[in-house]
Amino acid sequence: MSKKKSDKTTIHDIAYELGLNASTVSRALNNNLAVSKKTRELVKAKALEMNYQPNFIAAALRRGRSNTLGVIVPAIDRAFFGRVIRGIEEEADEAGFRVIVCQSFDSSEREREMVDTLRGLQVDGLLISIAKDTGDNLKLYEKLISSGFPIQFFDNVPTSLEVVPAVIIDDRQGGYAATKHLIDQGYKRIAHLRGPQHLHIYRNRYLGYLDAMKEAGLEVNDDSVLEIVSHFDSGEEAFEELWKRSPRPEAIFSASDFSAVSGMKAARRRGLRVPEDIAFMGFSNEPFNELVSPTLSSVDQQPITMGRIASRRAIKAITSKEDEEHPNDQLVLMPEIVVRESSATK
Amino acid sequence: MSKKKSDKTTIHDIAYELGLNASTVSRALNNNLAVSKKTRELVKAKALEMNYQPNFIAAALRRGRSNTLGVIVPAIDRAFFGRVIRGIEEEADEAGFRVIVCQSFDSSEREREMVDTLRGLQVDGLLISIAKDTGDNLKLYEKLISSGFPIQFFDNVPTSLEVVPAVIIDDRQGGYAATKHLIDQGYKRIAHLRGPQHLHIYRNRYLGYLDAMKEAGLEVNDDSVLEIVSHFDSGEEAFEELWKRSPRPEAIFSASDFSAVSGMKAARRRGLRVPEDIAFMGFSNEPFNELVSPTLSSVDQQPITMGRIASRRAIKAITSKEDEEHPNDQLVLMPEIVVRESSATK
DNA sequence: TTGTATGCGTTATCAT
DNA sequence: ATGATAACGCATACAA
Repeated sequence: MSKKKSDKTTIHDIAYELGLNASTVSRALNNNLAVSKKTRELVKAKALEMNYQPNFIAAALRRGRSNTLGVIVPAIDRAFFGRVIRGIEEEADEAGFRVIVCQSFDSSEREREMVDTLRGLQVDGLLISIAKDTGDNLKLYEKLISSGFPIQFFDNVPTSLEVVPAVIIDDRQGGYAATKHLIDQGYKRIAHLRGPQHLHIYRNRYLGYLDAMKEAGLEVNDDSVLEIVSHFDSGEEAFEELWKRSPRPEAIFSASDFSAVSGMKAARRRGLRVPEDIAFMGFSNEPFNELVSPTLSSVDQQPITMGRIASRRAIKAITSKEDEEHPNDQLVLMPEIVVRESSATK
Repeated sequence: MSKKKSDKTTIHDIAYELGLNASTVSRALNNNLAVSKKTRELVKAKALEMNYQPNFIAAALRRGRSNTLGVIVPAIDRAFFGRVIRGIEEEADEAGFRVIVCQSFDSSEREREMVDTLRGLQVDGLLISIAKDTGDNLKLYEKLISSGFPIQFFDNVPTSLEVVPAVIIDDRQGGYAATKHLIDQGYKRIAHLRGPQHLHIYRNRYLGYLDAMKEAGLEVNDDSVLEIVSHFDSGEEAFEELWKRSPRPEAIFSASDFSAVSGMKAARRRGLRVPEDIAFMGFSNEPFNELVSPTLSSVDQQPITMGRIASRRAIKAITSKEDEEHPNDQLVLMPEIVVRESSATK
């Protein structure tokens, strides 16, 4: 009663059961117009009955196309990337593409490996937010791009050379808008906790800060700016350091929500009221911003939109004719500030 | 100067360049002992020079084995799952396996689709934390298991029928330990914010709470327990509701960190001191627990360990001889409580 | 409308 | 130690 052999049903098994040829079955399953409605239904019923499971990799090998997108991000447990991936998947789903996600853990070496792995898996396109230390490791990507392989960068993108196809947000505008908001709330001595300046995202947030301060005619000196390194702990120390300086800041714009939250913690430990005594503004709009008290104002980076657009652009590059020119430009999204308790003077 | 044709180098191209046969190249690349050291090095050098990229799916098709694990989780942006995945990947890496991660978004329908997709991708094994609404949708998994397909469940696992191969934590013990900790700190009127009781993880946390209360001879009545539904907002309402009751609780053990944090927020808004006036204990040890103030005590679920073990067990089932019996038992991990400011009376 | 033949890139089983 | 050949499961050009 039981077929001893390997469980897996193939189109040949279906064809045999139905007295048909495998190619007819293949066509029927793919809704090929050539096959008669009758046999198509017959085949599909049989396939269901036999619990047929199409072998995608065999099809991909034959077709030379896997209908799969590869995604590489530094870490999937960062809320921002989680949302970007969601956007990518939504768009891919609609276009009949699958998505494979890998993590580089912010290591350019592992990033390289992941690229190889995904290419070995025959993904049709690549979506990448590069690792922090992927600085000049870019020959690989240059090669890929110039070979015409569909690739889209997003968020953290290579900047060293020419323009690469990418979807990014305008960090400078984000930094500007955040600072401008604080200014509009009446704060004048606004400090900035900036991230590592060799990363252009942090550099741009800093430049945006400067733009807004200059525009308002507010002073920025060495005491106004402090550079932070790791996310978690340094916010408290950073706050203490800033607080020691004179004049003391009235508001702090941090390039990271993590530092902003721990900065707020340090401020409150000193008995300061937020935002009455000191206001805070973060960047990234992490979900925990709603959870902390006071809730933290921040800059939203439109992650879902970013994912959807990057996905769409990659799919377009894949499905468009080879000879068509792919628009290898950078698409720049505008961030949006989200005002919460930490900066709302009402 | 440029080869017009498709960029992709195959073992045939390498063989041609070297005046060898493709099978020799294949053997050399796979470090087959049969091939001479000299040719092996020759082949590898040429492969590098020609920028050869092995086609994994072709190899998988031929071998009948992809060396790939499929993972399905409700959502990758939940810190717990992010860490589990990290554990899975660490272990997989060491064993030369790749990992493909999919999200079910807590929809059993999508979960089904993901299973099909991954099987179509010819993954050698499946690791699944089932969606919240995957209740009796289990015929699929029954079939898979009884067909001998390597599958490991983790965290949220099907409970309806027989025992399935799984790695879980002892939620009841976690609930017990959390409550016991509060008791040891001197609290007597301890309330519990419990999750939906049709999910066994929440049911067990609740039972653990009862165990500890009973053991200490403390009263539990209808007023001691409140059921919460969604994560984010309900913590504040839940706290207000509990606070209305009499006698008022001295401590709250919440089955979720989210509700605990928002509960704390509500408590502090009322001017209460935590933990002096009211203590809080959460569950899951979310990273933001360190960020909020006061920092939130919680129960750690050992996600990395869970991932590593599930991964190891799946790989073992894959690589062991077919006839060997796979240990299809449940492995139970012990949770660990993490004491922070919200419950530390010193 | 359906069948036949071939190949995608690799590995395994034969030979040699 | 290496070569020739077949096969994995599928899709397609071509024939019927």
